[in-house]
Amino acid sequence: MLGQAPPERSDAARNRLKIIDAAVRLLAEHGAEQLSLDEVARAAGVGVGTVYRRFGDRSGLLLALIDERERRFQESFLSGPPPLGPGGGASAAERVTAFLHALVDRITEQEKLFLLLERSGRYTSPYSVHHTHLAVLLAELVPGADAHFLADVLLAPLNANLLCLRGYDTARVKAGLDDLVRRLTPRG
Amino acid sequence: MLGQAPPERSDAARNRLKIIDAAVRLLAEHGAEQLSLDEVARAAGVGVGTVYRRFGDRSGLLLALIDERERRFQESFLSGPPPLGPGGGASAAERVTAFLHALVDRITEQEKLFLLLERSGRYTSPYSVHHTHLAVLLAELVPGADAHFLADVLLAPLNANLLCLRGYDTARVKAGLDDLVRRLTPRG
DNA sequence: AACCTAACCGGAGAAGTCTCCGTTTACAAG
DNA sequence: CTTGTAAACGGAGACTTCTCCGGTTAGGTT
Repeated sequence: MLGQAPPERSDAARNRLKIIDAAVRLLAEHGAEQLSLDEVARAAGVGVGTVYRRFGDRSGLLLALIDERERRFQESFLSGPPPLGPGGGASAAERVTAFLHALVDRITEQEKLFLLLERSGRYTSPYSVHHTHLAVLLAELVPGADAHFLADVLLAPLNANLLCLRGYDTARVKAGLDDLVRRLTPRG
Repeated sequence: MLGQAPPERSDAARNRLKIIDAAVRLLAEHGAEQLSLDEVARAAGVGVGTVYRRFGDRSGLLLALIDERERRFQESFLSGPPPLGPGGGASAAERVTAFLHALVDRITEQEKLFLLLERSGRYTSPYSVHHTHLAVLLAELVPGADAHFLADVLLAPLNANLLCLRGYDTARVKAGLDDLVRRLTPRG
């Protein structure tokens, strides 16, 4: 029952774009590690206060930088072609595996950003979407298990921290996950 | 082949204790969230520089605050009585389960500290010990699997973030882990 | 006891995140 | 075009984490 939010004012929209642009540019130039919001504000030609009003805090900005690709990713498993998306052609096991593989690639693709985002320590809305999706598949795939918890278990190791900092390559992670899913699936 | 470190000077030792004391006290008073090292230094009656030389950085201090209990915990699974510790009386499956349960309790016990520590984002030496221990047990329990990766998978969901922030109680987590281990174990 | 020096001390200050609030601006209504 | 006002602006400054370095001290040596 929320009333609909008032439309964004033109100066606000303009500044939001300037900020995102500046952030992307600085990211490409200096790397993610030393992306200071002060600097972003300066490069965008706005005050720091503006950055914070637009994006709430550091992780809000990082989330915005991740958003476009994330939206494409979510579309691909929510409404794209099988085996990632729904549609008769894929079993639950195939979809789980495809989803986990895609998520590994997804995180690797923007690993520096995910790394910073994880440091901020709050659960993000992308996480919720991934979790819900996976839980639904797991409820079908592993009957009798606590699907919500199991989804958290499978998502937990897929963080940039583990993927970047512990020396796993993506092939090994994918193989490990495949093996895990195979063992979890009841054999008939 | 490191030469042995020179013994700690008496003023350094005294200050280290004062800092730990002050940190523990402030932790009890104001909670972990707002534990600033500046304040710790002031409460301990030393300069900030001293805190940083002693402990390296924020997470170094947090690690020191965790250290005593962690040492007891490690003793209990490395050389304590079964099923947690070694000794003929427990199967690998029992030891894995016992270890995971104990680790859930261990983290819950100092969850606020672990939460802050995880934010710092580096893998800690306790993690390495837990990981090695678990990997050895899993190599026996789940032959043919990538035991090191599997150990990371099982440890990943056991973080304060998940345990505190997602509304699981310890009973549910333990039950979920038990079920998971059961499903992973090859049936004869 | 006086001396030497490696190790330690402490606080000023750099750099970053985020807040507060007085000023400015977009835009809808008259 | 004027006016009213809700929203947006921006930068000073509070608060952190962490570094740097000139001054101090513990404790072995002579």
